[in-house]
Formats: sequence, structure tokens, C-alpha cells
Amino acid sequence: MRKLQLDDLSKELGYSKTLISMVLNGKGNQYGISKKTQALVLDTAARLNYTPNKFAKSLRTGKSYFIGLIVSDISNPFYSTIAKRVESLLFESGYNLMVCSTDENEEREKLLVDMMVNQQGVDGLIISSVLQNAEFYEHARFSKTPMVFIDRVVPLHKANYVLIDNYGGALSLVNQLIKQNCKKIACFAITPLHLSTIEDRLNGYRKAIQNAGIQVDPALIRSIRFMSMTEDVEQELRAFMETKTIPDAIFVLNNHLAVVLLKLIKTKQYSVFENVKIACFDDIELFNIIDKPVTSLAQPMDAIGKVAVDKLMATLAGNQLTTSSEVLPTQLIER
Amino acid sequence: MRKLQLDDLSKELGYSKTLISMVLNGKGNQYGISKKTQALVLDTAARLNYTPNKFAKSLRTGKSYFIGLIVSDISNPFYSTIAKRVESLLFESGYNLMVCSTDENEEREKLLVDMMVNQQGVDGLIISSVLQNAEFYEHARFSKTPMVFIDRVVPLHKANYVLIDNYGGALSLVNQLIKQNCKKIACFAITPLHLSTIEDRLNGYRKAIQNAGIQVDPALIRSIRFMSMTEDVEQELRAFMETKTIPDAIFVLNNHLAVVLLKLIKTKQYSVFENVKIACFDDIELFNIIDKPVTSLAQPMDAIGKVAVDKLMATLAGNQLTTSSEVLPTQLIER
DNA sequence: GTGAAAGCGCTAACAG
DNA sequence: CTGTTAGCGCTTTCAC
Repeated sequence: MRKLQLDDLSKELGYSKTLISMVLNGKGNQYGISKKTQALVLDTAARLNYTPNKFAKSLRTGKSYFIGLIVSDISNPFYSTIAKRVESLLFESGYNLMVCSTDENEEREKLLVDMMVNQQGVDGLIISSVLQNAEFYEHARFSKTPMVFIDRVVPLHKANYVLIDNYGGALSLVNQLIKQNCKKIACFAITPLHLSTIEDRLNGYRKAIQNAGIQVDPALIRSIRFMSMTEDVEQELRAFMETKTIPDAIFVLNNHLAVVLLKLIKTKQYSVFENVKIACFDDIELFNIIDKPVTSLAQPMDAIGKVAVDKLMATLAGNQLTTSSEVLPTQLIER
Repeated sequence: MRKLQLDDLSKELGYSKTLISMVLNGKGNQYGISKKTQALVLDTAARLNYTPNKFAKSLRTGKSYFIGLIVSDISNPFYSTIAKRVESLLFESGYNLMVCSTDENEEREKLLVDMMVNQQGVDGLIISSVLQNAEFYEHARFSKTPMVFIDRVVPLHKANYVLIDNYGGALSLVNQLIKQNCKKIACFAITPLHLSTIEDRLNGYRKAIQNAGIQVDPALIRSIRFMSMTEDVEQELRAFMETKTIPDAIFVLNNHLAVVLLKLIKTKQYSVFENVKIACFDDIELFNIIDKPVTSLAQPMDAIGKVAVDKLMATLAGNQLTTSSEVLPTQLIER
């Protein structure tokens, strides 16, 4: 059973492929095709279950109706929640979603973007970028593909952004710890450290500490590698134990890291950290379930997805590709 | 800057498009092109950064190099972990991943499959299906697209499956509760109830209860709707409270449901369930962190992804499309 | 060893 | 209002 094509419809109806194509693409009125003819064409196409060949269509129009989503780790609930929302919104607009993870690897991000733009021909891209500078994205060969950057700012890169206030968020999280009388507040950052989110959160942390009249102690700021989180957190905890400087609170820079930390603290080996207060960027269900009160900052994943898709669709609909930044509100959840 | 195409290479090198295309597609030897010529073509293509136009290629060959992944909810860690693995494996083989969620909606699944196969022209499909019967998938128009079904069996459908032993898993989980002296073991199932996973788990539950010489009490088996989990769990808990028949254990049929249940039990409103033992299908990090010991059954997400991709790739490589079932081992985690 | 030419199925000038 | 026609960029048969 060969797939039905325009030619078959043409013979069936006695109209030319052109006319049928125009009607099917909603340009019937524009070309002044009579309502009656249009209805007939539409009905027949539906009845015979015609679907255009996407390859041919794409070859001709240069549009793929695919949107790429590039994040560090699609299994991170932060990103998978965004992905779910994005997919569902795109579907409504007739677009499909292609997802890839970079594992925080810069080369892989470049590879993926290049692949999506130059090989797959995606019509647009939503990216949480790990790159340290704008050079790559400023290359001419990407200038035609609309991109929306979410979550993270690529330094110096003028682009469409959908962000949250990482600095302010960190500030309120750490303030919360200070309000609970913590004096020695450690900070577990996550590499790569150059990420705008991480930088801003670190700055928020420092500012909050300073505001409280406490000296920022670099020894309290530890960085954990994305690819070896458990090992690194263990090492840092051990280091604290060895120097006998157990902090009274830890400010954790993302959900994944918090999970690893909480898991370790549960073991008797690290039980000395049991009473350490924790504040964490991102809110996850876990925090509603454990007894330990973890103050967190909920990011609006659904809204991030929505705004990103809206921006992309607006651009694809022909509106000028602007370079604005949307900063969405977060919610501090005190526990 | 127009994108480089075969014609440009042809002019640059003085060879025909045919020759270049053959070499670039690895058919140089087959057509007896001299090594030297091949090397020259390959080098030049790499140097000029040539990438073929995928639309044209697809139109010509009928292959999209896209694989579709359809699951109920891509934000569920079970599926997003599989997705991550699948994406990374496919990428190595030159394929890309398209992800969609059905929200357990049968019509949406049909729509998505149809879209992927008949409009997007994916080369293969990995599906965790919500359908109640095989009719849809037996339709001729799908017969050419290789599919691998994961996680759930579509009743009566002969196909490639990658599964785990849901019956056995439920059996050992409930046995674990019985070993802990539980007598009144409730079961929270999740709709749609017709899913093979749910059915098998329920049967395992019943069998374990019977093996222990306990009468299966239908009143203890409650079903929670996927789309209104919190409300339904609350309602069931309240129902138990009203009839004053607080179970001494609850067997929970998936991770998401466990999260909702644990969260509610934490609130004072439902504190009477505080000491209820819990065993849960799926293992999540949460269980390593909370104080309440939750026995769980870890599913091999990475292996599921790997086997599914292997099967698909084997089929695409020309091997006969067999209809075998792989049942992967799970791990009981006693807590 | 190599090239000419046909055509995958669609869209959009352009012509009437 | 409607149809003819020329490609989009690639692969592949066939011919030399």
C-alpha cells in the first residue's frame, strides 16, 4: 500500500496538484479558490487520510517543523519538567521536539547545536547553554535559526533569554539561613563554575553573608563536579571533618546536589552533619517528605517552558527576532 | 552564506556529484573508486565543512534518522532516565530522538504514533503503550516501521518487547511486607488499570497475600487516577479513616504515587498512617533519604534503554524484525 | 573508475 | 479561479 500523495488526490478530484496544495496549506482564500472547491478538497483529503510527505515538504520549504531542546541532563526533573511542557505546547502548534543532553560538556553542546541547525535543520532551538562565551553562537551560520536561551546566560551574548533571578534567589535563601541564626554557612557549588546561574547564586550567597556582617570565608565555598557528584561531596564532607570546621548550614546550588548531600548525611559516616541546616536552589517533592526542613526556591518550570515556546513561535511567525530577557518570578519556600 | 552542497564540492574537485555522493556514503570501495580519490573527496568535504542536506537525503532515501520515543510522562524519572540513555545511544549511531508524552491518554498515543510514522517518517519507535488492545498497532500502515515496546505489554500484540517481571517483582515486594508481619496490606494501584504492568503487579500482590494464607480483601485494593493523584490518594486515605480500617502496610504501584502518598502521610491530617509500612515498585533516591524505610524494586532503566536501542538498530541494520521479549532483572531493595 | 540524468513529492512563481 | 512548470539537493540506475 503506497502512501497517498498529492498526485493521487489530483487525479481523484480532477484538480491540479497546485490547487490542492494551496487549499491544504490554508492559502485557498488568498488565491481565491471558491469555498466549494476548498471544502471538496479538504473533505477528500481527510476522507482518504492524506498526509503530505514531510521530507518533500521540508526540502521545498526549508522548514522542518522541529524544535531542538538542549539541556545538560534531561533526566534532571528541572529540565524534564520544562521538556514536557515544551513538547506539549509545540505539539499544539504543529511542531515537534527533539531533545539532547550535553552532560555539561562544551564540545558536545557545540556538536549538538551544529547537528541540529546544519544537519537536522531545526526551525528553532531552546538551549540551556554550558558555553563560557558567545563566540560560538555569534557565528554567522547560526544567525538564521531562532534561538531562545533558558536558565543560563551565555556571557556577552545578546539573545533571547528566559531566566530567573539567581542572585536575588540566592540572597533570600541565604538570608533565611541567617535568620535561623547560622553563622558558618558553607556553599556547595556545582561545576562548571562559569555558568551564569552558578555565578549569580554565588554572588547572592556572598552578598547575603556580608549583609549579615559575616566575613566571607573562601574555605567554606566548595565546588562539586557535575560528573562525579557523590565522590566530590563525600570528599568535601570529609575535608570539613578533618579540619574540624563543621559548618552550621550549607547552601546548595541545585536539586541534584541536594539529593546527593542529603543521602550522604543520612549515613552514620557523616552523621556529624545531621543538624546542619540546608537551603537549596530548586524545589523538589523530596523536601516535602523528609523531616529535615530544607528551605528551597521553587523555579517556575512550566512558565519557563511556556515563555520560551511563545518567544520562539512569535519569531517563527515572522515577528522580528528581538533580543529581550524575561526574568520570571521564583518562590521562596521556607521550611 | 549559502550552505555548501554537493554541486559545490563537485566543482571544487572536478568530480561528479555521483562520485562524491558515493564516497561520502561509504560506498567508494563498492563502486571501485580509487583510494586516492576517496581520500581526496573525504578530506575536501571535511575541510569545507560539508554536511548533506537532510531533507533532500530523506526525500530520496525515505529515511529520517529519527527515532520516536513515546511514554506516558517524560517528566517521570523512570522515563526520563530511559530517555537520556536512549538519546545518547542513538546519537552514537547517527540517529536522533523525538520525545512525546501521552499522559496515559489512548487517543493521544494513537495520534502521536500516527504523526511520527506517517508525517515525520521516523525510522523506528520505542513505546511504552497505554493501549488496551493490539488492533491499532496491527494496522497495515504501521507494519513497515520497526517498533520496540518497553515497560508495558499491549495485550495480544506480538511484538518486540523489553520488559521486567512485574508479577515476580510485586510478589517479592509484598513478601517483604509479610515478612515484616503485616497482615492488612492495602494496594494503591494507578489507572488505567488495564496496563499490563499494573495487572501483573496486582496479580503478584494477590498471590503473595494468598501464599501467606491471608484472604484477599478487595476493599484494600484502591485505584488512583493518573491525572488526579493527590486528590484520589487523599480520598482513599480518608475512606480508610472513616471505616476505621487502617491497613498496616501499603503496596504502592509506582514511584510517582509513592511520592504523593508519602507527602500526604507527613501531614498531621493523615498522621494515623504514619506507621504504615510501605513497599513500592520503582526505586528512587528519595527512599535513601527519608527515615521511613520503604522497600522498593529498582528497575534497570539504563538497560531497558540499551536493549531497546539495540533491538531497533539490529532491525534497521537489516536483520529480520523478530518478535522476541527480553525480560530484564530487577533488584529488590529491602529497607 | 567515473558521469549523466532521472526523480523522490512537494510548493510557488508565473501564466492564463 | 485554475494549471503548467521549474526546481529544492540528494541518491542511484545505467551507460560508458
